[in-house]
Amino acid sequence: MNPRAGQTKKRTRIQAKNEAKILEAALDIFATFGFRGTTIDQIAQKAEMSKPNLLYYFRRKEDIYISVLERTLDEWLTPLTELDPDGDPIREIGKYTSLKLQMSQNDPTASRLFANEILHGAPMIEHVLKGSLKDLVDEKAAVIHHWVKSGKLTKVDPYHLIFMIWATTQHYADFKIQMRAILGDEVDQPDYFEKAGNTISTVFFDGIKPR
Amino acid sequence: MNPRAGQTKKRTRIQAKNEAKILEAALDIFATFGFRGTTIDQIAQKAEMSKPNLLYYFRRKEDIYISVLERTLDEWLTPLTELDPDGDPIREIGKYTSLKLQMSQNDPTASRLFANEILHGAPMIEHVLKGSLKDLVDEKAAVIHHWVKSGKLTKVDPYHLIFMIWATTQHYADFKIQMRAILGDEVDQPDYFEKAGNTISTVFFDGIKPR
DNA sequence: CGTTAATTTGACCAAATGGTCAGGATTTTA
DNA sequence: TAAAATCCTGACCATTTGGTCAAATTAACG
Repeated sequence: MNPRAGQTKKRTRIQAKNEAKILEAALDIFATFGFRGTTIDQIAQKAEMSKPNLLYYFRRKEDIYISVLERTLDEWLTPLTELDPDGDPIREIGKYTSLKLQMSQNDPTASRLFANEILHGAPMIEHVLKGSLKDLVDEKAAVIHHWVKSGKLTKVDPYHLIFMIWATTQHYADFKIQMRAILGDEVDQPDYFEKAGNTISTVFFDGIKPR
Repeated sequence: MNPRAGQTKKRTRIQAKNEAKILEAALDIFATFGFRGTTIDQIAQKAEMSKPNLLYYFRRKEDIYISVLERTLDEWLTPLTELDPDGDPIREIGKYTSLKLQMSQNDPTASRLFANEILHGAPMIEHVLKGSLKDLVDEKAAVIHHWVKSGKLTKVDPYHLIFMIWATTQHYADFKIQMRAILGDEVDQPDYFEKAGNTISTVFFDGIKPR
């Protein structure tokens, strides 16, 4: 009996170990080369197993890809769920922005994986975007809208504000190569993301117009 | 004699027409599927010619890709060159941001093409990033730095400010599918980008902290 | 220990794809 | 208009790659 998708038997030790190994390897490869740019052989090699053996755990390339995406999605959305309607707006948005930036620093592959998927038309996760993602964003946009209404924030469109936060923070994962080309090794220094965070919060909170 | 790269003979009418047709088709396909995700057949079909005929004009897939990239790069960098050191800082940065956003609206393929290339490690244009792009950015960062020094702008890091502008504006091209999943057809309405522009300039200029 | 189930592998297949080539069709030019 | 150059095509090839399979190996368990 093989352990492939859809079956309910209990998972073996070996199964758990190898599936984890595969998914870890696959995340890295998919994030760098995209779905079509990735070969099963590449993943197999990185996971230190033969291609047929890898295919014993995941019947098709697409299955690996979907698993990796799903696995990463939750983690990716968590910070937004923590935006607290009862907290101080500036503090909450600051926390959220900072958390997202940290994720770009610590786990850029996740960001790149989604960037790839979305750039290519989100063929695999469109339903998630239209489903749980939309729901979550709608909910949090309402929170921000409420903050604006009560005068605790400048009058801005909540959705576009969220998009701006995503854009700026994820840019530090997705476009790091461009940044490195311009700034050199500085981008790999520990204080680089600190400087980025300072600039982002300065601009987001106070704007570039001097008072 | 074939018209392939490296030769200096004058270009035929047919040559000019077909090369243009190929590059136009290729931009679209490459922007959507990336380099490896694109097949020569796809481009040939979109350009309404047979694969061998396409390969008569461009010997290799890579040649088409590089041509498309180079062709788009100049256009892509133009707005930044127009940042005027003698202009009013707020007005200049506003103009630049607005211009970039407009480009995301009118020619999202260009943005997606670069996003893809950079996500995949910029194998073809790393030298451009480290060359003319870096030079241009260094120059304009100095201009912004000067503005900050003279108190015409809030104290921000010029490079990170530029990155923020790129990130926010290009996001509207690269992640439009995600936006559409969340906001629906609204993103295709003519006033959508206007709203985006308003939010961006409000945040960039004045920040979200109410005064 | 021996039987059964799970795991691994080498060999293999079919489809997709980048690219070639000989020759025919068409356009240019002398 | 006829030779020369350019343009175009069908047929073809080699490689890559996703995926299969029968059989061998290893682990689990009564």
